[in-house]
Amino acid sequence: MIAESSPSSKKRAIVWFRKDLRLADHPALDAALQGGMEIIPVFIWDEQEGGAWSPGAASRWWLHHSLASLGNTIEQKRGNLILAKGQAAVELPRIAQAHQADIILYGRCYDPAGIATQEAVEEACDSSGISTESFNSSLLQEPWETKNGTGKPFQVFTPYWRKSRPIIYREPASYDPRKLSFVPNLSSPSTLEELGLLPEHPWHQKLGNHWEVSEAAAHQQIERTVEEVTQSYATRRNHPSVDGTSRLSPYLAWGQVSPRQICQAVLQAENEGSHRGENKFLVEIGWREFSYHLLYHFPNIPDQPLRPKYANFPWLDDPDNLKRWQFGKTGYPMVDAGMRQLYETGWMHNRVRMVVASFLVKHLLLPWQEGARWFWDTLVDADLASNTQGWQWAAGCGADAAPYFRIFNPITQGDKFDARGEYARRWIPELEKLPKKFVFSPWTAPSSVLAESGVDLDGNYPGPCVDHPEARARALAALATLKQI
DNA sequence: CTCCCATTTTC
DNA sequence: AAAATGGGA
Repeated sequence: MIAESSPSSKKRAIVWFRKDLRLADHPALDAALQGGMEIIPVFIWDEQEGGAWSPGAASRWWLHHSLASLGNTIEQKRGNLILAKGQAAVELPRIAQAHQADIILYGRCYDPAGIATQEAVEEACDSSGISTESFNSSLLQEPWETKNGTGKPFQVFTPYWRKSRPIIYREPASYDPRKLSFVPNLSSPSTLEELGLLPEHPWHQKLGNHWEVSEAAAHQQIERTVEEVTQSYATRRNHPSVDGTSRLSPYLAWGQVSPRQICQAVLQAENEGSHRGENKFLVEIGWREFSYHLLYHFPNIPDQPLRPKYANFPWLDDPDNLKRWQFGKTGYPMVDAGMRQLYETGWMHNRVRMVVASFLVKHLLLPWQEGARWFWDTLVDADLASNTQGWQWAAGCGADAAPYFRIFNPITQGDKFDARGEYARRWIPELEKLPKKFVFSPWTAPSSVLAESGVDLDGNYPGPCVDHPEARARALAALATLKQI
């Protein structure tokens, strides 16, 4: 017989927080509230969970501050966020028994490791007689919801989006987070510091200069950018010197905000005449959904190319060039500015992400996995689905493959999208005085101009590590070898 | 003959 | 998306 609770005591629900570190539009919290349950909020840190794709340094920094913020907010509501270290399948049943929880409620994850974890949790709870219920708290739709005419997953974005767009938008949960009721006076097995999320290397310390990590900050960011993304996003988003993107990606990564909340804000602000969801920014939310669709159906793509013939691509092994790329010393200012922005702030403008990715893969012929790995460690918005999809797109081995002759020109990309050289000069102060004409190709400047501008090629700023026309020809030749297979 | 811009080709 | 091309200033 199940232990009877006294008639006056409320039912208790563990809400297991995962990639949804927020109190608003959280389906598990909503379910607890609708069921009149008191909430035991739990986060479990399992360093082993992700395997080779365990969260990187920047992502862990963000997680640390997210948990601090969530914990504070819960304390204001007379609750305590329980933090534990270890496997969820071991820790959750233990916590459930210690605090007499009636049910465990949680948001599903869709990456391979997250899926394995929730399967193990379900099994452990099943054998201990603990009931569970899971929800979709991080996507607009389930990754398996959209299928093509033959019942298979899409591998091209445009038809995927054509089919998804009319049905994809979902209303956020409408409960008032102030009404959530938490079990008081809970003690946590671990302190936040004991989770050991902050890397030992002090690199992460400067990230705090650029980001405010909290659910409230996520909503301020929506407020700040909703007009931008509904009005002038289509053109302004391409210019890295302009603050024309939403900068919401890191908040989405750990779920300070849900895509439903973002879409609602954008759709409400859209002009009456515009067609629902044709907005370019919402298309980017669509890409995020598509990335999860791909990762769900092809779970090996974080490491393997979606298009199998790319497994034979003649990548180079060149640690020196990899280092030049990572630390912004390739000699191509558009590339170097982006890589320095990334290392300094944990984020890079999307236009520049495409340029640096193309450069690593095409100009340097280094494997896209090396780029994905570096981004994974340094991006505060690191997301396995989006990062994988983005890198495979850039390498041409993924879904929506770019035509193989599409090799970004790092000089003309600068001329086009950073026409005044502001972005380049902001991140590469060595080039501050160099005339605009030469900013994206300093090696073409006459030596007198270089001297006057204080630029010493291969001194304070490197010369180009590869020659653009040669590198382009080499990439085309390498791509041509794939055709013979 | 050079420079600039719009159009076509690249596989 | 970039490079090559070709017409016009």
